[in-house]
Amino acid sequence: MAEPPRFYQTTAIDYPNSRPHIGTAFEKIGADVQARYRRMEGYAVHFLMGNDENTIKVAKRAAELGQGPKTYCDDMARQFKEVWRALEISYDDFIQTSEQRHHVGCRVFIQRVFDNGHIYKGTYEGWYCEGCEAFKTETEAKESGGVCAIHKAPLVKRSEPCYFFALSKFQDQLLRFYEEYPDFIQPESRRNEVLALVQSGLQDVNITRSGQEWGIRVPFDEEFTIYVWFDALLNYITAIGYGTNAELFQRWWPADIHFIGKDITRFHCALWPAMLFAAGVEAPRMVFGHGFVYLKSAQGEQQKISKTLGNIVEPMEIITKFSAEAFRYYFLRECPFPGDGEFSWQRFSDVYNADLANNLGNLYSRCVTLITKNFDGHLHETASREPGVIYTDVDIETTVQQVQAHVEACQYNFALEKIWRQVLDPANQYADKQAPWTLVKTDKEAAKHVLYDLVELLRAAAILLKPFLPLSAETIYRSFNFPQPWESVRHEDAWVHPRQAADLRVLAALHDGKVKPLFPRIS
RNA sequence: CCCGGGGUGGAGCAGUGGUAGCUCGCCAGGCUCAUAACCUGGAGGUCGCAGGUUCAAAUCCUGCCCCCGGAACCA
Repeated sequence: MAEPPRFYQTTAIDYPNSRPHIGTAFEKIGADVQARYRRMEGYAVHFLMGNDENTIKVAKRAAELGQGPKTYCDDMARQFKEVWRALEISYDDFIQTSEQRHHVGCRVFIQRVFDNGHIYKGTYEGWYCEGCEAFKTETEAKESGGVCAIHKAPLVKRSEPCYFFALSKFQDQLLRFYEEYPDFIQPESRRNEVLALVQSGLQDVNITRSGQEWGIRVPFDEEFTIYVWFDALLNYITAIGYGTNAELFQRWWPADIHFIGKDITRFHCALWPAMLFAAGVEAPRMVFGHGFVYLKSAQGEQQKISKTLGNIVEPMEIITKFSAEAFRYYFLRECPFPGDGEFSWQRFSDVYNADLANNLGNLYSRCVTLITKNFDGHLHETASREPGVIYTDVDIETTVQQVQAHVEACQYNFALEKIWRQVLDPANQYADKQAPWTLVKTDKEAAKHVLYDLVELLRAAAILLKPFLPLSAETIYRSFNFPQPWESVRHEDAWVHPRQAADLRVLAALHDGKVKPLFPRIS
């Protein structure tokens, strides 16, 4: 057997100074679908997530709570992972940038860049707040009118020694790189943005801070710590052993996709490849900048998710009221991954009831019940039977190919739309047209075949939905005695019908002759 | 001022030259297996505005109006 193709994907690491909200969850869900899809299709997948911990804000927040920064970070990481697990995010590794492996790798990396002559000592000048003990960005200073927004104290111009990364030297190399790998920046619309930025000229960036306890020390000048952006991006390679485990690093790098929010595209598309060039490491294959989730108020106003507005919707709130599967479905179906989307509780219940409860869930219920009531859950003499409907009314093969193409392009909303319009709707229509509940009284044999075909469509739907709704898809699939094990189904299996050795049977657990609704309606 | 995205029936969206489509909602009918779910039909749009190109434009060109983002450390 040939070695399976490998697939290394990452998401942006999050600041642990507040709990994850639906926006951060959106990114993880989108990435998770890709990971699950690739695993299904036979790739050896490595899916990395993590938290970005080496910031002053984190150290300050910890101090406020009277905790050590490491204790604080570990506890936040635990909370993040709890949410991700609840959302069925199938990450393989979770890195905290306060970990040893990251510190060691970072120091190796920055030393290499320094040795290669791309780091030099200079002076950083900026607006400084004594209270925060931190520099403010130019924009922050301007917005607050030269006064610290937190301390209301005037900002002072302050300069301090620091090290710069010679980003400007890489302008031409970056432009050549974009030309050689036109797919590097996804979606396409972000490409011009980055091109324009790089073409307009890049400034060298300050990559160190001084006078801080918390953070990673610069190996060639231990007074300094590595500034957060230079350190954060490196998580993608330190997690897979850069500087600590050459063999592991060899196995996974370069990354196939970095999933990130559209706001940090520039760091990933310009700074990051330049850093790698400087260290003599290969650049990643693709950066995917997904859109944002906005909140829609009851008055119909669109709002940015923000702590200060106090409008954060916690993922757990939705999971508790509905389910993790419903959460996943809503964002994957309603918010185009490459573009922006909106969340409102009203919209959420509408979509939930229409697509999950009334359509998918109800189809499942009626099929199972019909077979149970009329055939005792056993369709005799259906072993090795070719289904009829999938070759006539519904072209599953085309649908599967379209769905796959959409998933690979991270167009999850289109993929789901195809499944609903081309598999589930036709199934409900077929049921209505054939009316097996009536047919069973006059021609039991014919009714049996109709049900057999309906189940065949449910089987196809379950396979197609596996990356999106892992638990519900499994429940549907395991409600029948399909020959292929659920663990190893591929998309191709959805249209290449396996000859059943045994008659089709219902295996779902029943209570008073009924199945438990997959998605109970919410009124 | 600049850059990007967008303005399509009540709401949310698809649609880059050839009879304007989908989901939700609404109205009427059917069915009754199913989670009062399902199916069929209907009403409802001068596709932001004004010009232009073309046999033909939501779709291409020009100008204008409006909305939403962005401009370096914020997913």
